[in-house]
Amino acid sequence: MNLIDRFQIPVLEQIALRNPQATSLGKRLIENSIILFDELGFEQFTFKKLAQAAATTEASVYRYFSSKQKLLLYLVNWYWGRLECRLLLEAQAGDPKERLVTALAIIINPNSADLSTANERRLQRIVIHEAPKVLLTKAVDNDHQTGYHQTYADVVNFLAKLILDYQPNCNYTQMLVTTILEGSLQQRFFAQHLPEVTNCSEQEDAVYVFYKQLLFKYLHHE
Amino acid sequence: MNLIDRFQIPVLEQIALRNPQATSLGKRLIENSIILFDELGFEQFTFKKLAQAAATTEASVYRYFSSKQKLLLYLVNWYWGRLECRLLLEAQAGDPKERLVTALAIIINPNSADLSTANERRLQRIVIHEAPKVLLTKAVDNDHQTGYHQTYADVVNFLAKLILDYQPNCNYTQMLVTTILEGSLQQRFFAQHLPEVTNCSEQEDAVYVFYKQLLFKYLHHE
DNA sequence: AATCAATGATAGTTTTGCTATTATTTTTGC
DNA sequence: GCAAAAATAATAGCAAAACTATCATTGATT
Repeated sequence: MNLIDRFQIPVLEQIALRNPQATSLGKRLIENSIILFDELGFEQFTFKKLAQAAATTEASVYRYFSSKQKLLLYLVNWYWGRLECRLLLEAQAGDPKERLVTALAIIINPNSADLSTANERRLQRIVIHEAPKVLLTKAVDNDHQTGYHQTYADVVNFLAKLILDYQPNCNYTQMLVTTILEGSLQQRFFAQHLPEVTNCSEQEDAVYVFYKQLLFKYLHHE
Repeated sequence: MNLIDRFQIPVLEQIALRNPQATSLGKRLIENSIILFDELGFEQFTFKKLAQAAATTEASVYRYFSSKQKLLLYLVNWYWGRLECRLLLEAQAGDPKERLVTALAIIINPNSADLSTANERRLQRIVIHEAPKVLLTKAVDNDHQTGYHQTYADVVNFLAKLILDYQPNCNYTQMLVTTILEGSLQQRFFAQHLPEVTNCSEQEDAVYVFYKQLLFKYLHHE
């Protein structure tokens, strides 16, 4: 078991009706939902298809997740939870600038390391393509109050703190962070589907280079 | 009729089955869909509810739009089309810097002018809350090929051109534009629903100030 | 061995998304 | 002004999705 896999993300337990990590069926559901969300997209994904893929029944899926929105929320939270975990483990050494650069590399190229599995790459694609569908909802205020978006907020604030360590005079720290965080994900989408509104091709790490420039040019002028 | 209202957005005609601007029923559908999408959100919005609000039948709605996705796409295109129109009308005078500043103000605070109606403010909220749901789809490649996202791409490239007029050495122009364009919309959402990941309150124009800083700090370092 | 929780199997409900049909109204060409 | 054509209303119906409910079965716990 990898060090990072030991990390428990507390909010996840509230999202699911029962902990899917604890049972064989639960793990099968997670495995297969990652594959199916990635391949079908949120709209075409159904619990019936998931049940079929995981060799179980629709009713059993509902015993773990009360809706496909909640299941997606669970997966997205997992993504941010793992990212937060990596930030805590890997972006604590060195001077403020080093820590900031390391953190930026982690959030923008989380799959560059060899520890990234096929599922982690799928999970990032899911976050890019589907996450807004469970955030931009009429339920967002309730969800947020219940803590469903807390992990995301924690990641943002962790990065905001790194920025303030490096440049204490920075105003608009959170806006800077979310701009980079959301922007970098969006560029991946554009690169693949609307290439004329971006400048990055997949092979070179243009996304990383650009947002690094953007961040430090902004901070050096404070 | 306002000058801006004369502007025809060609792509819209492909999205709708018949031109809703041309008939009384069509206009009623647009009016009411703007209100309903804003109030119900994409998920709760149905053609049945729209038919009821517009005092017609579900079947008649389907004669104008083949699905609620297409209808939303139509509205989103309308938003970008009007924005492009305003850019063409208002951001052509002055030196490159003036033009860029004017354009930035238009895209970030399109509702500050008194010409903005209640519907335009609703429309912007719809773009903020719902637009990603018709972009981040498995159909995106087809949609884009059909030209459904061309108006958006045009806005991006218009702004990219303004940036290059001001700073010809700028690399990553499109990434810079989409980062600002999407980021500024997202900040409005965060301000309302996840205030701890942003620094802007609604009254002050923090969004405009921040992205202006971000843009010019980036460009001055080239 | 008895119990209890998890799962399987099956069925049923409601809503949504969409299609079809026919009648009625409105518009348009002449 | 009238006939033809188009648009809309009224209604019905279907398939799938999103659940909910029930009960039998398995499998683990003590």
